[in-house]
Amino acid sequence: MEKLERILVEHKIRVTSIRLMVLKHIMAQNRAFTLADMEASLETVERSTLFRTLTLFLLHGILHEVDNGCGSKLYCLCAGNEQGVFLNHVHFTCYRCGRTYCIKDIDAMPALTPKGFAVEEVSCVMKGICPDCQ
Amino acid sequence: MEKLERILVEHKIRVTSIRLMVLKHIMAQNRAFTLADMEASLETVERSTLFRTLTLFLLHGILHEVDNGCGSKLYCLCAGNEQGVFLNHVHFTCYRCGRTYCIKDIDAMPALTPKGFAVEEVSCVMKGICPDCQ
DNA sequence: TATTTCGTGCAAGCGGGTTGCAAAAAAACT
DNA sequence: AGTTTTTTTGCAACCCGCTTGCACGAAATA
Repeated sequence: MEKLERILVEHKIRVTSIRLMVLKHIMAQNRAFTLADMEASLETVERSTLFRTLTLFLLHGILHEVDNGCGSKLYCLCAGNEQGVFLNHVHFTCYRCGRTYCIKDIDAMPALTPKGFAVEEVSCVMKGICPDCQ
Repeated sequence: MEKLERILVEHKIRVTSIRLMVLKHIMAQNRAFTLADMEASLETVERSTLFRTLTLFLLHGILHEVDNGCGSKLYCLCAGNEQGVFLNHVHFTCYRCGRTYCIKDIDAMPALTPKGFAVEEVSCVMKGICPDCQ
């Protein structure tokens, strides 16, 4: 069995040619992408199908969601198979190229947490200039 | 001159009755709100007028914007007149009541910053249960 | 093979934000 | 005051991104 197929099967997702195409494309780039990005890359596949595929991948922990406030949802590959480990990692969006990176080795939790608030989740997006654009 | 009027004038915004209503409403609650919230509270005022008013307030530093990933833009009163001071403060969204708070005394910058990335801005939204809902 | 379940494409809808335009209101200028 | 100019407001319409209903075809199961 191919590597891609194995990933789907391990996540209890049925294998279809479209799902393989989508997964292959996701794995070929290591950054966050939008539904529109995916649509542009896989022109032959219907938007709604891509949407449902990405939603499925989200649900099964292959992808996670990022919101950098730019109006479009971003999807990002979960590293390894260790689901949940990177729940609170930082993302970085570059002003110049617009790419969004997962900064996996940095925890999003600020040094202090607010008194009286029970924090369960942290979403932290930095913006600035990425190494490629400097 | 009334307090509210003074605030507008200080920010070089012309005083109108709608703007006073909006500002009064904003100041009456100390949490972030959406355009839809405002629309519901000030039923007599047109959505687009509210939108333009909020945009104006944003532009003149009376409000700042928060994105907590829930699909709607949030607006939040800037504390004091010290614009820019709270650029990187943390926000907190409660799972139960949905309210979003400005946590003004905590800096959003994580302990570490990613190597090679020039960070200019940080958006940090925590989610969990607020003191009122515990 | 017959039956059920699942995947896909199409079209349509929805929510939130935004804009063009014309009327009303306010300000500036005789 | 009366006239002209600028702003503000409401209405309608639009845009964009996301999401869903439905019908058909493919795949799994009996």
